[in-house]
Amino acid sequence: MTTTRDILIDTATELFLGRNFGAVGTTELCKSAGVNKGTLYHYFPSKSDLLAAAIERYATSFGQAFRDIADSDAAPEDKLRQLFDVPARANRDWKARYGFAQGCLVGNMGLELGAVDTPVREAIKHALTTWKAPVRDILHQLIEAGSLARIDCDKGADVVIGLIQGGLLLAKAQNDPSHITLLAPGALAHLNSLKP
Amino acid sequence: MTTTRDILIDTATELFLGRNFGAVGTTELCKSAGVNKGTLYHYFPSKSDLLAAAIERYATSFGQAFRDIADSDAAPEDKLRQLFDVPARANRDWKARYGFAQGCLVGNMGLELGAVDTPVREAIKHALTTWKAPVRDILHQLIEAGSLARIDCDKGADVVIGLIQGGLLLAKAQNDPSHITLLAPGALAHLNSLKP
DNA sequence: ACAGCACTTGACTGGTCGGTCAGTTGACAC
DNA sequence: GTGTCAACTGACCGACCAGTCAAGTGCTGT
Repeated sequence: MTTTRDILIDTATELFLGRNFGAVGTTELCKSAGVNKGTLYHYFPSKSDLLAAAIERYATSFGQAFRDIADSDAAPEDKLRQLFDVPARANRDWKARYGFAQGCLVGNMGLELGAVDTPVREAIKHALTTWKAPVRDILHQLIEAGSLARIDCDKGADVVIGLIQGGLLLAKAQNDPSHITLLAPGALAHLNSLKP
Repeated sequence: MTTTRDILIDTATELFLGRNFGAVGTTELCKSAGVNKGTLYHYFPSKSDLLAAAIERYATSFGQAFRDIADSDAAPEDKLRQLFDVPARANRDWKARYGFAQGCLVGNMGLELGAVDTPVREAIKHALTTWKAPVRDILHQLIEAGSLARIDCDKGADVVIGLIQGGLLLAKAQNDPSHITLLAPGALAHLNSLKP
């Protein structure tokens, strides 16, 4: 069952991804969600609390996709590549529908509000932490399979997320989703060169 | 001689880096620059044209720093690392002064306005192109020195810029400049694994 | 001396912003 | 029937937004 709160979060995610936080007003957001202004402020104390909730849900959704990859029976080397495909697929679909790349809600909001809004920054930190766990597991699997040196997997997970976000940034900045997987082919070699 | 136009561009760069484009009003910007509203609109047709000019200057300044590195007599392997140090130094200084990471004007505005403002997106594309030339030269030097396989240096330059921007994103999103150089140590191995 | 013009002023405008609030609705408890 | 309360409504608020404009100001060439 989709509650009003869910509709607000989903609408916010879509609109903030499509433009940015500052460019989307609460009035437009509510109209788009088919809800009245007061209802928004019944569920969320402020616009940026709605964003924080949207980030949390977005992080959970992508985190689950990463978890599914980690737990699948694919070869570990393939799993690393599949991580990049999750945002790549989302961006290709989005571009086909709306004509431009969306990027990633966490990265986008991180750069727009990271220095401005502390609660949002905390939501972003938490999102990145959520994503690290399945990535870390994949790195451990790579080590066990003998494809990866015994590196610090925690740091390695940061590296992988950095690679994904770097590609996403180039894609959105230039409105070309093909950049998202730019840093995928070199990921394993990159990780392998890290000191243990 | 510093003209009024220069002051406007420098003030815009500083304020947009510190917060973001949407969060800085023209009134505040003008007060901060010691200039009147009308003067801003004497030099620039709109706020986003001022931003485009700021991006252009920012790109030129960082491009020159990259060019200096490429043309120095350091070892090519060191040069690759030094590319990451340019934004890292800028962010450390900024954080010491203001208490938070700034990121990169090109990356920040790319994610905020890449899908919204076409002239700004073009300015960003041009900035990235400007930066590619010195990076490409360094990759050629690495190949000549025998440290790098005969990869496609144009694509390799994209990769290096993606690595730098990925680190910058993590740094600003989490307000921790130490992430900027996260992807530096693995850069050469990453490049070396690219198919020619 | 004076015309011309780039530069600068700051009050002003119409519109939009995030957020408020008094009031309505309808499901459920007793 | 009646009380209660979460959900919801939509008109409304002061603040601020990007951008305008008529009126100077002072340097430059002649």
